[in-house]
Parts: sequence; C-alpha cells; structure tokens
Amino acid sequence: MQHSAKLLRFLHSSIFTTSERAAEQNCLSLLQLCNSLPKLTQFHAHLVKVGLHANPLVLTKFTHVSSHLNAVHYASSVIFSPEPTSQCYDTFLFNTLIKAYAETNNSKHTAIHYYTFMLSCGIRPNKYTYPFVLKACAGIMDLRLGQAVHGSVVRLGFCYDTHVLNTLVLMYCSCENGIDFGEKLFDEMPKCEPVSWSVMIGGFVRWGMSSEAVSLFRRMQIAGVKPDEFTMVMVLSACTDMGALELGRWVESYVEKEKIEKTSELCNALIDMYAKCADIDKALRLFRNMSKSKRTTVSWTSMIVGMAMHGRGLEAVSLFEEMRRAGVAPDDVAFIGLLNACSHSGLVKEGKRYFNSMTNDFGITPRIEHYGCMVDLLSRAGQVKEAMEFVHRMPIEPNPVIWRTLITACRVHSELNLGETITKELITDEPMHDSNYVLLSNIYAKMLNWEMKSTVREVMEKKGISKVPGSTMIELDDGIYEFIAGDKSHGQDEKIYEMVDEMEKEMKRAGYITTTSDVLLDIDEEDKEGALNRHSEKLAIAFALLKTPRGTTIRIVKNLRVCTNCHTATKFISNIYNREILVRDRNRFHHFKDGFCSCKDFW
DNA sequence: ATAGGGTTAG
Repeated sequence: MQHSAKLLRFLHSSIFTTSERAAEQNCLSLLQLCNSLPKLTQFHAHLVKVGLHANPLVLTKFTHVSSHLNAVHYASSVIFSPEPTSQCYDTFLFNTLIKAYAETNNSKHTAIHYYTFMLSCGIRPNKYTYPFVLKACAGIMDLRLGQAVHGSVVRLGFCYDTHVLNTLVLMYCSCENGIDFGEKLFDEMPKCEPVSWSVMIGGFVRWGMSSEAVSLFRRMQIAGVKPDEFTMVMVLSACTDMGALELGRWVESYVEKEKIEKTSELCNALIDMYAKCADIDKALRLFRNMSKSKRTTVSWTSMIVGMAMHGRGLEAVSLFEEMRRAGVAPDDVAFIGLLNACSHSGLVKEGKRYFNSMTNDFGITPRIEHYGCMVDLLSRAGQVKEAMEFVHRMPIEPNPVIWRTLITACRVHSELNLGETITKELITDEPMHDSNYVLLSNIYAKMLNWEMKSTVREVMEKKGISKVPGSTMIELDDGIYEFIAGDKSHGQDEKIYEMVDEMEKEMKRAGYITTTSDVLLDIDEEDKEGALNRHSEKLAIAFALLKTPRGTTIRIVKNLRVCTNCHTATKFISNIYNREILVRDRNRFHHFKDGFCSCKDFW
C-alpha cells in the first residue's frame, strides 16, 4: 500500500514534470512566432498566465527574441520586474542579456552593468560571458575597465581560452594606447587560426598603422596560416589607407586563386579599395557584377562616396536615385556621401533638396556632419552670407569644423574681415589647434598684411604649436614610399632634388609663377620659394618621374589637402612631362592631365 | 542552448 502510494506520487510528479516541460516547449515554439513587439507583449501575458514567467530557459529565449526586435529593454524589464524572482537567474540568461546589449549601439554600458549585477547576484560567469563583456569594453573604448575585466579573466582561469584571448586582443586594440598591450598578448598566444591574426591586423589598421598591418599579414603567410575573408577585408583596408593599388589588386587575385568566399563585406572592401586607390571605373565594374541581393547600403554608399571623391557628382546622384529605386534604404552615411557629391560638383539646388528630403522622406535626423556638408555646399558656391545664416539657424551648436569651413570660404571669396573675426574666436576656443593659426595666417596673406602674418607665427612659436607635417605616399613596383616635406631619407636625395630643380626650371619656362600665400608657417620667410619646392608631393612626383616609364600614370596619396601652389605646379608638370597624375588628398581626387585638373580648381 | 574578427562617414 505504502509502495503504491509512492508509485502514485512518482507518477504524479512525472506527469507534472512532463506537462511543465510540454508548456515550456509550447512557450518556446510560440516565441518563434513573435516577429513583432505587440506579439511579444501578448506572449508575455500568456507567460504569466501559465506561470512560466520565471522560467530561465523561456526568459533567455525571450531576451533573444526581444533583442532581434530591437527591444532588449522589454526583456530586462520583464526579467527584473518590480518583484525580482531571483531563482530564474542563471549564467546562460545573463550571457544572452549581456550579448544583446553589447551588440546594440549606445548600450555597451548597460551590458557592463548587467555583468556587474550578475556578479553581485552571485551568478558565476563562464567562458562564454567574457567575449560579450570584452566586446562591450571595446565598444566604449574603456581601457581601464577592460583591464579590470582582464584581471577577472585571469583569476577565473579563462585566459587559456582562444575565444576569450581573441576578444581580449580586440579590446586592447580598440582602446587608445592599448594596441601595445594587444600586440604583447597576441605575440604570446598560440596562433593557429586566422581569427587572432585578423584581429591584430585590424588593430593596426584601426590606428593608421597600415604598413605594420601588411607586415603582419606577411608574417601570417610565412607562419602558414590560411587567411580567410575577414583577414582579406583587413588587408584591403590597409591598402585603401595607403593608396596601394597594386597590393590591392594582388589581394583580389589572391581571393580568386584561393577561392576565399566573396561575402558582401569583402566585395564592399574591394569596391572601396578600388574607388580610393584611383580606379573608380574598376570599382563600378565590381559593383555592377555584384549580385543585386548582395548589394547592401554599404555597397551603394561606397560607390556614391567614391564618385563624389572623383568629382563625378552627377553619377553619384544618379547612383543614389538608382539605390532608392532598388528599394535599399539610404542611411545617414549615404547622405553624407550624397551631400558631399553635390558640394564637390556645385549642385547647390540638388543638395538643398536632398538635405530636406533626408528628414522628410527618410526620417533621418541630420547630425553635425550633415550640417557641415551644407555649410560646405553653400560656401564653395560662393554663398558665404547664406552659409553664415545657415549656421545661425542650425538647431545644434556649430563645431570647429563648421567654423573652419566658413573661414576658408571667407578667404576664397574675399570676406576677409569676417574671416578674421571668426578665426580669432575659434583660436580663443581651441588655442592649441594648428590649422586655426594657418587659416588666420592665410587670411592675413591675402590681405597682404605681412606684419600680422608674422605675428601669428610668433604666437604659434611661443605657444609651442607646430603644424602637422605634410606627407605623400607613392607605390612603385618594389613597394610603398613615403615622403615628408624637406625629406632626405630616400638614399637618392641628390637625384630627387636635382629633378625638383629641373621641374622648377621647366615650369618657369612654361610661364609658371610661384605664389607664396599658402606657405607653411614653420618655414622661414626668405626661404618661401625653396620651401614650396620641397613640399612632399613635389618630392614624390620628382621621384616618380625618375623611377617610372615615360607616359605611365603617376598616383600619389597626401595626408593633407593639396595647397594652391602645388595644385598649379602639378597642372604644369602634367603638361610638360606628358603624364597623367592622380592625387588623392584628404578630401578627394585630383586628376591632372594636359595642364588641367578634374576638380576644375574648385576644391 | 549563449563563444572570437569585417565594409561606408567622422
């Protein structure tokens, strides 16, 4: 009798368990049907009704689904409702929650918050937890926090796990001055698969250390680790940064040869590389050959930005229209590219229309960059007064970039007194920013006020402000060369400087007159003309004329904007030496041919 | 049942 009661109890409990499990399964499949927030809310009601609102597994899945509906907050409000039922908390649930916040913009701090909350609840993190937490640290670029988390990783013994290690390197490489720690960690870890290499190569690219990125890629090949599509994206990114077209072409053929999967991201990286390494038509061909389903907003934006950089504004605009017809939603970045295209091509009316359409038709709130594009658009078109009014009407505080755009416009369109006033205000706000002084000096040069111009230089010297040195990169068959102004580190300096002198003679014979108003401030006045001849792009062009076959195109990449003087000189050189010269400056391409530039002297 | 790296602008 006692025996059968026991059996009965057992049966009862197993029936209960079975039915609870059935309810749980039922909930999980119901959750899969929740493809909208209202449905999820309905589901939540159901959850309470069947008493599974504290079931860890169901709540985890609930979190997952909410995050896909961009509503993680809803999940956390359910989990941590006014009466928290802490028995439902487990590691898996917290991991999912931290992951969701770590992968959402502007929510990295919340991810960290739930990590610390998890610890305070006495829930032990596992090796799955740390990649998410470290990703959040990387996202907010918080080195000290990342280091603290690293400490916990070591204490809990997760520092031998490959995934955790890779995310640690990622975290260090994402934080300012942290790349050294990242590199040290990378050097010490086992490196048998491409992920660690990709992270480290990406770290170098992120901080503009592109040649280090390429050397590391070479080390990876020597180590016999097969690169994958992620690695190739990173290497392409380095090529793009350096303007290394030949290296980029090699990457493309390598991808073909090794049958590396051409994901959207890899195609986009290739398109961007070709566009920014001066072969915009090849970029367009790649884009056209990309299957329509693979073309993302980034693909379209890369093409629009590329066309804008090459001064092909009308084509950028028609690509934008085609993108709309293709049903791909433009984002805020696409509009920056589009407005830039309008600006560089003098399409004022179109630019204004698109700026309004951005908010009205696409619901995108303009950011400071978009306002900057509009100020640039009006300024370049000579509408300085309108640009000023636009700045005063802007609903957000103008930043120094906006003021500098206006100041340049004042100088170009001879509103010198206004320009002087704004620049002085800007210097009060930003006393250590070198280009503010250069702007002021340029305005005085145009006013022919040499006394004030030299005062500006004295002030700069007294405050210990020096100008960012101009540098130019050039890729030849045997590698990439970098020149800085007055450079004498290339072993062939004598020949290069002889060539510069010869160029100068030929240009003068052709009627070239040196103008010195844009001369850098850190150069002695009496040496103005000589200094201009030593600008890095002149050195690079002289080097290219010496080292490359007659008639071939010369491609160079500058870190700053090209100065008026070098611009004029390069036009002359393209004519005298019968060379096409493609110059990528900080903002755009200049295509010099037969004494003319594609920018039509408007940049 | 939750693991690691990516492209556009600034």
